[in-house]
Amino acid sequence: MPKVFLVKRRSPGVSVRSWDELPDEERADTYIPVGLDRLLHDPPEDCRSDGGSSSGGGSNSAGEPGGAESSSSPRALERETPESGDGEGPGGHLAEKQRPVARSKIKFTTGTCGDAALHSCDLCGKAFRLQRMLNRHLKCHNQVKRHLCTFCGKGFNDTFDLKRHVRTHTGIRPYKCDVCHKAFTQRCSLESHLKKIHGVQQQYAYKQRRDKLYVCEDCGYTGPTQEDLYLHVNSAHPGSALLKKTSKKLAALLQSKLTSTLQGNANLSEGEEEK
DNA sequence: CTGTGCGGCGAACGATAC
DNA sequence: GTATCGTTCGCCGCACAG
Repeated sequence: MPKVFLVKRRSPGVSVRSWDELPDEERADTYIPVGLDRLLHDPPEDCRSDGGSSSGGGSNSAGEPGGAESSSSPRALERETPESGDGEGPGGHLAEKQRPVARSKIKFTTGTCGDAALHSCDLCGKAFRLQRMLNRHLKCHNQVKRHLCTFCGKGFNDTFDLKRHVRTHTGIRPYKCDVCHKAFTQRCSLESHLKKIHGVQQQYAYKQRRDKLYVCEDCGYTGPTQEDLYLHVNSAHPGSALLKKTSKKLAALLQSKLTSTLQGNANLSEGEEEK
């Protein structure tokens, strides 16, 4: 399709993403917008995530007229809570106003609500096999989002959701199309692109895990292994939070590997010099 | 055992082409 | 107006760390 890779130009908040002008091939790897620095220290008042739209994350869609779906779903219930706006929801205070109609993210799940489900949610009736699943689900009903985006203030219940969201600000697009080099922030976007544009159907079973891609959220570097990423961060971003988060066990393992590798290289170069 | 990180799925929505 | 594609995000299952 001639629709040469759309470059989103949408909400005002997003327009600050100066990298929009770049072709995807160029922004594929790492793309730290020029204004990022400024954003970090002085986020524009009206800045909001694009989807930002969606208001404070899960809580959106409050009064959505919602289709038939929402009314019949347990989710509908959970969505009825008045959204953000009240300032509680971090996302709320920023996001709301711009998009009049909140999006509804109603999701129907099949698996857990079966005979094996022992723990049910008092608010929406949804059932889970494990207590911790229910515990986490309960956060969806919570108006207060624990994880806030430092760029736009939008809140998320899940750290990974926030991390994923932040990529929309940093421009990091780890998933690249081998055919046309267009890059995407999420794997499913890439897979969708491959299927629709290039007719490449991924050979994966439903819900089958793909190879994990290790992404440096500081610069967009991607590596095939955790060790690879650790080595990268260790050398390129010594102060990165990732290093602190890496488990001590793993860090020690990787560190010893690193030193032995360096040692090996040193010995190698020494040997070469002696020649 | 619980909390959390991550991947995956699916839906809403925006932008563009026709 | 409709179709298509890309973007974003809510939320669940799995796996691992503590």
